[in-house]
Amino acid sequence: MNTGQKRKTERRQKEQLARRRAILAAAREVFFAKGFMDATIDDIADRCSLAKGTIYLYFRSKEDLYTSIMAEGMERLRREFEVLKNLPPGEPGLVESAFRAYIGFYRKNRKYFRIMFLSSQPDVRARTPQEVLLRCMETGMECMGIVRDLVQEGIERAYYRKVDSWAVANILWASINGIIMAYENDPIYRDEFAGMEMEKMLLHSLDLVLEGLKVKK
Amino acid sequence: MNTGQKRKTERRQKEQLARRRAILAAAREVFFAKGFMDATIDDIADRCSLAKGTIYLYFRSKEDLYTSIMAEGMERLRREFEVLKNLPPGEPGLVESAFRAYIGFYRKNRKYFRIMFLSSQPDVRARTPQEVLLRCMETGMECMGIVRDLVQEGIERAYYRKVDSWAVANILWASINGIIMAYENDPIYRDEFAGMEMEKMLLHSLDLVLEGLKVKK
DNA sequence: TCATTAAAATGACTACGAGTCATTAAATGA
DNA sequence: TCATTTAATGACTCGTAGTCATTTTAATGA
Repeated sequence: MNTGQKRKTERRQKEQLARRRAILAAAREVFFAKGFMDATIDDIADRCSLAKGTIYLYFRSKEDLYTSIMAEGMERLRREFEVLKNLPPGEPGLVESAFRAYIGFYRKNRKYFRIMFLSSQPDVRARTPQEVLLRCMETGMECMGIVRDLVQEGIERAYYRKVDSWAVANILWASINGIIMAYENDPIYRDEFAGMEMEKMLLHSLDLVLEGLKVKK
Repeated sequence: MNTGQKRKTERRQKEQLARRRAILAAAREVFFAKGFMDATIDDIADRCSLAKGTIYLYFRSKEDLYTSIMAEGMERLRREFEVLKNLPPGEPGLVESAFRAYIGFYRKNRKYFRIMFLSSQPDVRARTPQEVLLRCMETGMECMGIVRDLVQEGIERAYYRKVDSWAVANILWASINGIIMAYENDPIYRDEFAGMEMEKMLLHSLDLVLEGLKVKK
C-alpha cells in the first residue's frame, strides 16, 4: 500500500509548488518595483516571509528568478495570442489583428517588457539555467507560429504578396520590440525626441508593414 | 606673463584628456571581453595601470564608463552616416543606402551593440550622468535626421508615398535594432529559431519597408 | 504517545566588488 | 630649497549574492 505514501508525496509536491509560486509572486513585485539591479534577494525573501537560503532551494540564482518572471510574461502573451487562432473565418485584417493583440498585451503588461529586454541580455542569460531559457524560447516560438499562420492565410487569400511568412512574423515581432524598447528607455524625453507618442509610432509602423504586404493593384 | 601658466594649464588638460582616453580604451577592452556584469573596475584599472581610485577621478561610476563607450559607438555611427549626406544626386535607393550603411556599421562594430542595448536599460541609465545620456541622444538624433532627410528626398522625388519621414526614420532604426537584438540574444540558437541568418532577415525587412514606401503603380 | 529519521528552512557567514577617503607623491612656483 | 596645490593611491567600508552547518518541522511507525 504505497498509495498513502504516494498521496503524501503528492501533497508535498503541491506545497513545494505553492512555495515556488509564492516566491515568484514576491519576486515579481520586487522586480517590478525596483528593477533587476536594485532588487535584492533579501527584499524578495522578506516579501514572502522566507529566509534567503530558502529562496535558493527553489531557484538557482537571482537571474533564474528574473528570467522565470520573463517566462511568466511569455506565457501570458501566448494566452493572449490564443484568440488569434480562432479569428472569424473571412476576417480581413489578419496581420493587423496580431499587431493590435501585441499592442494590447503591451498595454496590460508594460512591466514585463523591461524584464524581457534585460533578461535577454547575454550577461543575464549566462547565469540563467538553460531550461528556463528554453521554455521562454519555445513559448516565443509558439506565439510567432500563430503570427506566421495569419500571414500565410493572408497570402493564400491573396490579401498579401507572396512573402516568407515566418520571416515576416519575426520582423513584425522585432519591429514592435524595437519601438517599445526605444520608448521604454527614456519615457520622459522620448516623446519629444520622436515627436509622437509610442502608440502612434506603432500604428505608423503597422501601416508601413501592411502597405509592404499588400498585393499591388 | 601668465602665458607660461596658461601653457602649463593647457598641458595639464591635455594630459588629463589623454588619461581619460587611456581609461576609456581599457574599459572598452574589458567590457568587450567580459560584458558589463562580469567586468570589474579593478580589471579596468589594472589594464591601464592605474589605481582604482584614479578611475573615479575621471568617471563617476561603472555605468558612466559603460555608457561613455556607448557614446563612442554612437559617434562612430554618425561618422559612418556622414557619407549619406553626400549621396550622388539622383541616386535612387535612398532608404536602401541608409539601411545598408547601418548594416555595414553593425558588421564592423558588433561589440558596441551589446553595450548599446544594455546601457539603454533603465537600471544602467539611472546610474549614468545626465550629460552622457544627453550626448548619446543628441548623436542618435543627428543620425536619425540624416535618415529622415533621405526619406524626405525620396518623397519629393516621388519614389516614396507621402509618409511621415521622421516616423519612418524612427521605425527603420527600431526595426533593425529589434532584429539585431533578437539575434544577439542567442546567436547560437537563433539561426535555427528564425530559420535564417541575421543578414538575410535584415534584407527581408528592408524589402518589406521599401515595398511599404513605394508609390503604387 | 513518543522516538527516529528524513526533509525543509534558517540565517550567520564568506567572498567579492563598487565606491570612498585619508594618506602619499608629484608638480609648480617663490 | 621649501610651501602649496593637484593628482594618484590602495586600504578600507559597505552592501549583497550565494553557501552551508545547524535547527526546525513533519512524517513514520512502534
